[in-house]
Amino acid sequence: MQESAELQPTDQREEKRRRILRAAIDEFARKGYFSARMADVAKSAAVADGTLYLYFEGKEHLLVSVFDDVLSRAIDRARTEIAGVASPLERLRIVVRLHLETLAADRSLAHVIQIETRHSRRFMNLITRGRLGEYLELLRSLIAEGQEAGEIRRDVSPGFATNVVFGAVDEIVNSWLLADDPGDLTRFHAPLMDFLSAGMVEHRS
Amino acid sequence: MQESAELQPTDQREEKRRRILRAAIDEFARKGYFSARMADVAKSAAVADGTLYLYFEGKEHLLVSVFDDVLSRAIDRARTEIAGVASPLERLRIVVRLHLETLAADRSLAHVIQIETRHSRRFMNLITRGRLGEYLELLRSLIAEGQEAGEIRRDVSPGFATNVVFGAVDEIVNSWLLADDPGDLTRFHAPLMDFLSAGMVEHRS
Amino acid sequence: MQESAELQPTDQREEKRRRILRAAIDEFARKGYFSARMADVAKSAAVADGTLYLYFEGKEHLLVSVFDDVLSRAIDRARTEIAGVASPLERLRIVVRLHLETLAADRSLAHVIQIETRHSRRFMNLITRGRLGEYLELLRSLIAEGQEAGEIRRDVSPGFATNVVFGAVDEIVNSWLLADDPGDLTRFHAPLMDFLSAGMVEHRS
Amino acid sequence: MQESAELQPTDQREEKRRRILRAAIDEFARKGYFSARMADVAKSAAVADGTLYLYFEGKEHLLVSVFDDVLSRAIDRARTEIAGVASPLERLRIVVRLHLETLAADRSLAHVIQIETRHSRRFMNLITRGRLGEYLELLRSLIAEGQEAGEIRRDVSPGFATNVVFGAVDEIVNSWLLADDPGDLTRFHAPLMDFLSAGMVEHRS
DNA sequence: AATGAATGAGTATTCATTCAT
DNA sequence: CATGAATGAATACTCATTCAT
Repeated sequence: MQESAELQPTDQREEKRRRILRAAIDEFARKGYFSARMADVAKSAAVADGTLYLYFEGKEHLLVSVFDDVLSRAIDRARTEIAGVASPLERLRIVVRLHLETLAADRSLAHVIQIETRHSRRFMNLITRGRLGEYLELLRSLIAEGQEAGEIRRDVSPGFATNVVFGAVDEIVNSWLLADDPGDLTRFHAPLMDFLSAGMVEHRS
Repeated sequence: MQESAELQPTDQREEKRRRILRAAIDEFARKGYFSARMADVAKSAAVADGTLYLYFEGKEHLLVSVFDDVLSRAIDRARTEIAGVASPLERLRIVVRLHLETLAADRSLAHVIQIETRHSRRFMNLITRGRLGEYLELLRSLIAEGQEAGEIRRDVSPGFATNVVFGAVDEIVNSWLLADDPGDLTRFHAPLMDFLSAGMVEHRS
Repeated sequence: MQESAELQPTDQREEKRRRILRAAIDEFARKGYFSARMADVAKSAAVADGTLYLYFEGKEHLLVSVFDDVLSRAIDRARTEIAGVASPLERLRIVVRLHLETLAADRSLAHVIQIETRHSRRFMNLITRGRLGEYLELLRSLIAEGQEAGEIRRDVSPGFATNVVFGAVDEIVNSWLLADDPGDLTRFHAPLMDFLSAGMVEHRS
Repeated sequence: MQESAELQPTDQREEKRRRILRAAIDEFARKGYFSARMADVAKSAAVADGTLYLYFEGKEHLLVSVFDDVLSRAIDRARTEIAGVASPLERLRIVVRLHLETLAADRSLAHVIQIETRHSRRFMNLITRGRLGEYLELLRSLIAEGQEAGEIRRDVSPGFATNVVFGAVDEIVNSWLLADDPGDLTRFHAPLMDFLSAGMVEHRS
């Protein structure tokens, strides 16, 4: 039952990588991406300044990595959790729940994801063409399936609907993030899905 | 009927202020807020570097001013246009239309408003507590009125509904802004309002 | 006899430029090009760090400028002094004398010219294709003229002879520069020209 | 007649030392001393970074070693080749020929010797007081012997004459090194020795 | 002896802002 | 009011060297 002699160093490397990522989240959240210094991140991760560059190409890559890392895990988890669920609408509900839960559980991370990550068109293009694009595509495919299954109205394009859904979720998170007394983010899940599903207009009968 | 000797210089002053603001929008859109240099803005506005500081307190204030200036006008215009309209839902529809039209007409401005203006929590707090707060409050009041008038379902808080509406609009604009072939932003107005109003779920007739 | 209102600022600018150049020579000579910090140069020139960049493009440009500046003056002076001299060999003698006198008068400058300026092939190419090339071309033309005038043997190419002459002068300067007790550099002028002219072999009377 | 068990490892050690030296020459020539990284040298020598420090004290020592190594061999070879030659002038001619041949055969080495090795006064002092001093002393002694033998004019100091000779050779090499189409360096040997010996002035038959 | 991951000192350059003219 | 030359603080990144394995 011995550990592979090769695995140990890899584990250590991975552990250090995660420590640096965590430090980056904390520092970027605390001081903002631009104000946070690489030296701060290094200190917070308890490594030397130069070590950061053995794991990440530079400051910007560190921010991209935070983003991609989180989204990769989120997407994986989402795919796992919706695996056995038949209804596309239900699947969408699950994905949004995971979205909210992930950010609810880590306010610093939420800050970095919601704000620091959107500081320039170039950077937004970068992430949109990366993992974020993948996530949006997941949403889009669920909506398209919902239309095929007759659960979702067919008279809007899936891309458009995705924007509305993502925009609504995103703003809920933003609002929670900026609130003085935010409370639990996940409490918005049900009303949000209900609102999006049923629409905001008063239905007769 | 001579012009007041005082008004003339004031007009000139206002004209120069607007020139600087326009230059800031163009430069911030072209290079991004952080990459754009004050010297760039000055050159684009055809004034000396130091002159910028006679009109604005600094670079950040320039960005705030761009934002507040646009929102002030938008809010004024919105209030004017909804003045004679009775239905709160219809009023909301008008405000959203103005929102889209304003940004559709000026892509550089849209870029600055959607992206450059959101680069840090501190800055987002700044604008949220300023003109943006006022705009959101306008949306909220329309929704509350709609609830009182029985046009909008009462089982969601107006603040929450505001977030959903604003988030959806915001994301539609973002998506348009980042698209390779964006087309006309205002074409999303009708589907968007319809989607938000009726909900995305397929209704049995 | 009033000063042109335009000249004054230009004079001030030129004066500051020269102060920075002088500071660069002193600092590069004292600490070497690589060890000298731009902050050292700025301090020595009594200007702010950033001011250096209003006058020179960067550290390397500062070094190039020291070199080009000196050689420009040397070439100008050489051309003036040989203007009324008919014999090409005598002209060559004058140019070499100026060469030695210029460096003899400023040991720090000599250090920068002889050593700091030769630190890499890239840099040597840079200066060889600049003012140094111009200087070498001057030497070459004098030698070619000497050949035409029958003063200098015709069986060597002017370029080759230039290399020998320049190499000899250069090494004399180098040797003087590295000597513990250097004495006056110009004392080598007569023997050097004599040696090059007559050759080192014992001539049978 | 077995190899000493001690000699074998020593041979291997020497072989690795030479491999590192070769790698240093190549890398310093390719990128320049300052731009070349120790990691580059290590990679080129196919050893680990740390191994360099088991053979050389540091980067600077590596450069010194390249220089000293070459000069040691050159001096040894020169002494051997002039051993049976009587005429000091002829001996000098042989030494200069070896000088040119050595550098002609290895352009990268020539680059390092001629350029990288002269980047600072400190470094020039270092090598001048080392093997280069020994080489110059060899030249000087040959010239002094030439004077005693009546082959070389007595009215210049041997040190001075050494500078002129070395300077001329050095510049010929430099010129060859920087030339776009250099050709064979050794073709300059005869004209050079002739020029130095007979002088450049046209002699009346 | 050999390795190579980790270290951390060191600095050129930018640019928002000021203020003498 | 306007100018624009001057200021100087602030920081990501490199790479020679070390040392635990």
